[in-house]
Amino acid sequence: MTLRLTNTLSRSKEVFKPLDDRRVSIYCCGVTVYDLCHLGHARSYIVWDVLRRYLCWPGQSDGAYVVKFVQNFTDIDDKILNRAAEQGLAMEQVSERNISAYFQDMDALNILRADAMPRATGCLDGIRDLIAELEHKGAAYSADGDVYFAVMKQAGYGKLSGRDLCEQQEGASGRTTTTEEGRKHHPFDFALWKGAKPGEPSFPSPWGPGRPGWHIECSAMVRQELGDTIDIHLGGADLIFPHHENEIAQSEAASGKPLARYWLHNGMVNVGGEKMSKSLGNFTTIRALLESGVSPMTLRLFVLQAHYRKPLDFTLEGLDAAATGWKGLSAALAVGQTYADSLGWGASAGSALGSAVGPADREWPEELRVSRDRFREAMDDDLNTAAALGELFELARPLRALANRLRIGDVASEAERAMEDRWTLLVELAGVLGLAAEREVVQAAAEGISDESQSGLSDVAIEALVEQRKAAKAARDFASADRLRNELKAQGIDLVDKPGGVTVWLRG
RNA sequence: GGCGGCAUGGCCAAGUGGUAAGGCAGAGGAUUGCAAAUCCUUUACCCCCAGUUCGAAUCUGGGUGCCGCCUCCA
Repeated sequence: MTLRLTNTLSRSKEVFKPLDDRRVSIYCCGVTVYDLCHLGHARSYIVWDVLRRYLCWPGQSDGAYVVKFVQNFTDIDDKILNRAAEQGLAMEQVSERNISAYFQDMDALNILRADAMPRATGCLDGIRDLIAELEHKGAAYSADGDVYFAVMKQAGYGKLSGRDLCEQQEGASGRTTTTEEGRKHHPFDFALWKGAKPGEPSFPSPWGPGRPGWHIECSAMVRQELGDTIDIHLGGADLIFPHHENEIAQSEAASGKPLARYWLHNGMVNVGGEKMSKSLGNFTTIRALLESGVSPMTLRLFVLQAHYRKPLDFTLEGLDAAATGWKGLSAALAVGQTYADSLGWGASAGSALGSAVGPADREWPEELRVSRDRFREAMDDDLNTAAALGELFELARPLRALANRLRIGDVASEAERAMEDRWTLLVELAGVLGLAAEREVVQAAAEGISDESQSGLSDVAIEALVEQRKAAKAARDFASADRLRNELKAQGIDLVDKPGGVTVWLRG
């Protein structure tokens, strides 16, 4: 088997074969940095992060590719200007603030940083050159300081989105009222360069001061970073038209070559059946969600439990379910580090955790080899992360049970000590999905029984209270016993009653 | 109106011709004085109708419902 991806250009799954045998070039449409990112952005970048990790994974069907992943920041835009005006800031200040917030949020979600992250402001020469080239070739025309792309001149316009210029023209005929519309030869013509209005920030150009249109930024940045034809172009499904259609038109008019061989689009995040978006005001920012106590890995799991092309409804119930699911998976992932000593494991303990690329391929026991193959088959089938996660959960089940029993002081059986391979595989495959036990989780579990620096109560004090409760229980004074238990609970100490009257306490 | 997509158990969600992964919730059991936590076990004939087929959730046609794009948008 080999990787197959749904290409929006053909609307079908195609076998993935990069231009170069071992290298893959990817361009992902980034954000316009006028505000914080919300869960729609989180989903998009999580799924593309998984694509990237999978391509780089040595265990993948075609072997590890060398990926160059480019993602832009749109830092010239009307919305940024509006935001700057509202807040009395310069455009750059708004951009910088949101770019640093972007990194903070995406780093938290364990999304690998792109190899290059060009900004529109850093690519103005390339943008102006490209526009001039298009104008020279007759694909664009200038009008009163604006420059427009002439869609009728570009054969194949509409091939990505399935749009027909003639039909659409009729539907749009009532919309030519504004001055901008008046300058266009065709309603679908779009601005490559917008002349500046008085007082607006602007950049010089052969057509007068102004700023670039949104679509041309991406065309120029792709060309600058990756060349005329790239392997994969990524983005949200809402970008298919007009953004990606226009990008294709511009780039292909200039180069005469295909812009991208595979176009992949992720489905939207919905709220109550409607798309989450700034304009509808129904969005939750990544930051707000994480600050509310939701773990980054919970969000990651929530996103990856659905196929990337389908709409995903965001609900608190769904998130809770993912949180509980992650709790179990996380326990299994952490068991190897947390209990390495008592299990006699540890060969690969540190290295595999959180790394993008797992341990090199090797011989696995039959059962694990089957799991690994199933995982790979699922991922090969258009990144079926939901099915891949199913494999992860099955792999994790006995490890989770082991972790939970060790946590309350049980001793591992012979069979359980022999599960190191299973654990190593789980960590490797989870890593392909960018899932890793969080540091806090590992530490909390490791420090659970012996640590005495966190809580206000010392171990000795706690043990004394546990003894008191034991005595109360023996005297059948359950009211006192329960009161002691509640007091400890309030201090963050959980009691676990085990068979034989033994009580274990854990710092929650 | 045009283009595209979706419809699987209480919820989420895999599965594209041979008798339904996984997660959450629920139920039963173990443990417990009770509870919590934990462990084990367990719950579906796949929106409707017609058709193709030995056989369909899975293919075809029709219907119904929902969503996205057609303006900025991941």
